[in-house]
Amino acid sequence: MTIQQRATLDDVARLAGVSAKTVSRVYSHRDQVAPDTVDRVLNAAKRLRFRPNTLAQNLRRGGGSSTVGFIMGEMLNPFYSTVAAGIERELADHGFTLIVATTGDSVEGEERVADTLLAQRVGALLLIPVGEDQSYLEGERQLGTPVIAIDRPARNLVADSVVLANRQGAHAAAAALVGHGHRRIAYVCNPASAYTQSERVAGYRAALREAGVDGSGRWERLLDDPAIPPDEVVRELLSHPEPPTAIIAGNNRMCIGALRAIRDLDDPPALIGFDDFDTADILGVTVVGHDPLEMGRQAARLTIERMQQPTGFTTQLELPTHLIPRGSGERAPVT
Amino acid sequence: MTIQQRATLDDVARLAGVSAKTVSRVYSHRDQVAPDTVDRVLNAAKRLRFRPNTLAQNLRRGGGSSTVGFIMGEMLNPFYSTVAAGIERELADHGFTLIVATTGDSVEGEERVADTLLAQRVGALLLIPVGEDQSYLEGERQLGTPVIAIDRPARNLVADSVVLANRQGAHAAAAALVGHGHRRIAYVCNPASAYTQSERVAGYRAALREAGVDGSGRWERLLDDPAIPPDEVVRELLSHPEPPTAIIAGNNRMCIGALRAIRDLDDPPALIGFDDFDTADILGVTVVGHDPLEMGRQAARLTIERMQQPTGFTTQLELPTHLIPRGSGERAPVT
DNA sequence: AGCACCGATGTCAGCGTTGTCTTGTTCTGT
DNA sequence: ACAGAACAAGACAACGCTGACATCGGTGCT
Repeated sequence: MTIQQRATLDDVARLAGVSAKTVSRVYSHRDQVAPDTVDRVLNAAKRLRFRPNTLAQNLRRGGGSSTVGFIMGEMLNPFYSTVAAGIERELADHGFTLIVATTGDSVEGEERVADTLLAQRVGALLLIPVGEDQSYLEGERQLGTPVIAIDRPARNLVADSVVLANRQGAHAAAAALVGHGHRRIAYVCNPASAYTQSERVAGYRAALREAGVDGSGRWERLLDDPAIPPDEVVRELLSHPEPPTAIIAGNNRMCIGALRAIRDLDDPPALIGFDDFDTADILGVTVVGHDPLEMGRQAARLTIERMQQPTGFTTQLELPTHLIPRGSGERAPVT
Repeated sequence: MTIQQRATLDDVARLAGVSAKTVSRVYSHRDQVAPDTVDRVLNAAKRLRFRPNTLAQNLRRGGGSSTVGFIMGEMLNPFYSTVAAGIERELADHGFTLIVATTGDSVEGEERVADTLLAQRVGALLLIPVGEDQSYLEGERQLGTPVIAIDRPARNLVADSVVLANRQGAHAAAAALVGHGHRRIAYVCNPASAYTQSERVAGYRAALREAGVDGSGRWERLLDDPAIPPDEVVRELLSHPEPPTAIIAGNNRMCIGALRAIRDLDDPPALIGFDDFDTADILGVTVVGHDPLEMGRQAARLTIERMQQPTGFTTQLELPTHLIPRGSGERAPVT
């Protein structure tokens, strides 16, 4: 026998000799059903290859309570894809499915895909904010859709957020470099507009100030032009008449760019990157590490909590960062 | 004014003084509507912050024709997340949304998440097969859901597939090593059960055979125990009384493991990895490269094609691989 | 015996859309 | 001036499911 049509509750009900509602009850476990009725229903369902229609369930229940949307800039950066992995795992553990959408790191993209996801009636929205303003989500939030910001807090919007201890991590990196005798310490990043970078820069500056080291900004390179290759920024920096003896790279891309720029140098500057990466141990790169998988999990956990019992309050979760010494950050200054 | 309720077609219709169907027409662009009616409707919709309910649309149209499901083993491997990125981009370009689900690389997981996605009535299913048998999807396929296998062909199931030129890539790697004078060439991978690995091993063996080099399998390590760390496999191999002078690593993980194992050796063996990775150029690692982003895009393109006009035929797409020499694979054998 | 109660099931309407069919109005050609 | 097309818009049912309410036979208690 071949099934030609997708089976519905009614089909199963007819075959089992009960009403559609009873079949519904068997699947939703909310109501008592006699054991042998359950058997009859399940047998009929198996025979017909019945699968409850989540679409219809969600429509009926008013809102796609079983799906969660995640808006990210792009999936190619391992940091983001690891966060996504954490979200997906946690959601799956709780029976939710994840819809992902990328914005191409553009502000219009963000609003556009948010619209698409909300049209799908996702039960909650996770996002890594790109723009300076997420107020366009305010209406939706008031309608009861939890919004959770990841990596950066949302702007002009009441929303929970899960971020890293950026300031503290950068502070630790700069302080360590000072401790190794460095006085000309650079901070490079591109793009630099995001919240994360301004926090990290703040931590870096604070550490220099506390140590009484030149914090004039001469060795800061805070760019905002995706067209400039990371290694070029570092090369320019090092061609300075009085080049820095140590470099802090604002993120994984910048760090790898810096590695490209300094690999053939006789006396490479010390280097500390932000974000750990796969081959950092092999390359001996000191980094400010953290746990992006856990970040995703925490965010998802918070999301589920908010979907299950909405509150007026919002939480700001900050996950720790810690310095992982691997050699490149422990080089003494060369004069 | 604050909206308390999500607006529906009817709400918009009432405010615009037309019928719900007319509002529907305005949004679906399938039917003629008078220009000034369109204006009235759009104004009303904007005032009410109306967003068409995709859930209801998909239910009504019979099947979630606007969503596509993607089943992958795990998102942490950059190869897979890059494929996912390619899929997402291509789908988004065509107005589809992507639901991702991971199986934790387990066979039961695969069937379980497939079920979840099909319950969501996805319009098509993309998957990286894990198990030896995807016949459980046959019924669904007959109901008209296109199924597209990525990286490995589906087993016991009529499905399109997009794979790499694995055999040819491994052949090229082995042949190159032979060309550099190597005679004891190892192939290591873990897990080894997958289609990709058997193809690669076949290519490797063929190249050895053609060159008249020892193909006894003495230097093959085809494991299937995720608990064994990749670097350990390589260490064991090198502790052999007559160790290989060159190693081909079956995938990115194995390659990085091999790097860990050989980095402190005075005379490291030549190394060629399968799959390119972020810092491979810095580490000077020769790899068999390919384009996972494009792989995702092609798969998504094929998916869309199949959703729009189903055919009885299936395509097997094979994407090229090419050797990228960066030094580690060009080392001469040390005796 | 009478009544409240409970457990197991059924009936019905409606979630927000859209396909099909119908109605009414305006335009075209002879 | 009038048939027939072309257009604009509405009425209604249905997609698959579940919440609210109704029904019915059986228990337990007074």
